Amino acid sequence: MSSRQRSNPLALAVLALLYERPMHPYEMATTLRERRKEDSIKLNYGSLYSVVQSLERRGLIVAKEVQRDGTRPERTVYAIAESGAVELLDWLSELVAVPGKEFTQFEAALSLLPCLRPEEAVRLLEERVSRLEEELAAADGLREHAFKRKLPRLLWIEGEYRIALRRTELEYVSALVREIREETIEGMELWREFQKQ
Amino acid sequence: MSSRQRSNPLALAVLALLYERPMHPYEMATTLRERRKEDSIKLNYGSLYSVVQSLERRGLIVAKEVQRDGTRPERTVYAIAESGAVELLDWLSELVAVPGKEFTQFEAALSLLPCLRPEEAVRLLEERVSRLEEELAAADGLREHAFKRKLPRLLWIEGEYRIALRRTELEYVSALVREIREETIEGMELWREFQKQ
DNA sequence: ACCTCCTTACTCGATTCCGAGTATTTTCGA
DNA sequence: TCGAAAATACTCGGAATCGAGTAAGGAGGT
Repeated sequence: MSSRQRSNPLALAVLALLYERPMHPYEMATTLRERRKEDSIKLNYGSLYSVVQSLERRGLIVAKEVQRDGTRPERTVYAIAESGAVELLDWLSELVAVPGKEFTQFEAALSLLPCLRPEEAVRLLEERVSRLEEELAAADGLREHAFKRKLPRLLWIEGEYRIALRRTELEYVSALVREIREETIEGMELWREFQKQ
Repeated sequence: MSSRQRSNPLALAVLALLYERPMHPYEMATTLRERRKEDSIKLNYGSLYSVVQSLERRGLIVAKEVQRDGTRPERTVYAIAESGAVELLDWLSELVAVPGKEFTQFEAALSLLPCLRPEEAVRLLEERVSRLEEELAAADGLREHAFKRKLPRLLWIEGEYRIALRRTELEYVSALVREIREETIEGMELWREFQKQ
């Protein structure tokens, strides 16, 4: 049950916000945007209201009051319940302590690489390399910006982590390109053969 | 349209299989299992039949014949259509050439780390470190196994890539633990303050 | 006074997803 | 040779998802 429930990280983000203070859904959305959480958490604001509803159904959050501002739609302010705080800390703890399987698109693509012609694969991988280089350069700019705005590192670790991974990816892909180019990668005959059909 | 369509990697895997030769759905499932694609591609065999149906609706694959074996259920053999081959190569090319945003659970967790008490965070991160060490040790074992079975490296690159990322993660988390322990990470006061409420 | 665009604050329905279930057949030990 | 377990080959319903849409209010220009 909870494995399915815990699949949507928007629910985690909502619990984390309400752990700070009560809010209505629209405020959650703007706060998440302000803090640029979309960069590190997979959020789809279209599902915010249904996620909040489902958290309420499960008793993890409770509707506290209904505000009304002129003829604007009502805004329901939610607060976290005790069970919600427990769920948040438990969920977060698990995410931190247990390295789960993370599926990246690129890993999937690598595992299907033989579908492409070797020359094509090299071309595309090289394109990836240069895009990664651009991304890393842009990230350096962002880091400097964060430094100037005196954003403490604690609030930037997720970005650091992402950059570290990207750098590793860049190195890995560069090495791979070289090996395919020089045909030193083991299995090259197999690849050509597979391409013939 | 295609962005939604291209969200399920099982569809990509199906196209890749049919690019080799025609198959019926159950054979796709067994072939994918044999090749351990679940390790590198996020597959849910429960959605296989609906994914195949949707590919057929879109004209990317076509039903070729219906086999029957005694009283067993019918098995429809599908083949890839030309448009399907185009879609496969195009999709795969994009995945290879364009580094898309990949959301990992751990990155989300890092961005919410201040919800946990610093001491608790250290404990959990250390647990992660030791689990990552175990995983990497096990992966070494697997690699040796693959070497003995003479699996050419070409068919193992996705695993190599994943291991490279995990190694970087291990290093990053180890460094982070040290910094939190020694309280040298910038923003420690903020963290304690946030915890007080 | 009017028009237009932007922001606010949601809503909705068509798809997609997924875990659990099912019914038959084969294998294999005792 | 019998029964239990495993494998085969799907099926299904309810929940989740997501992009696109919407309607009202306010800001700014002419």
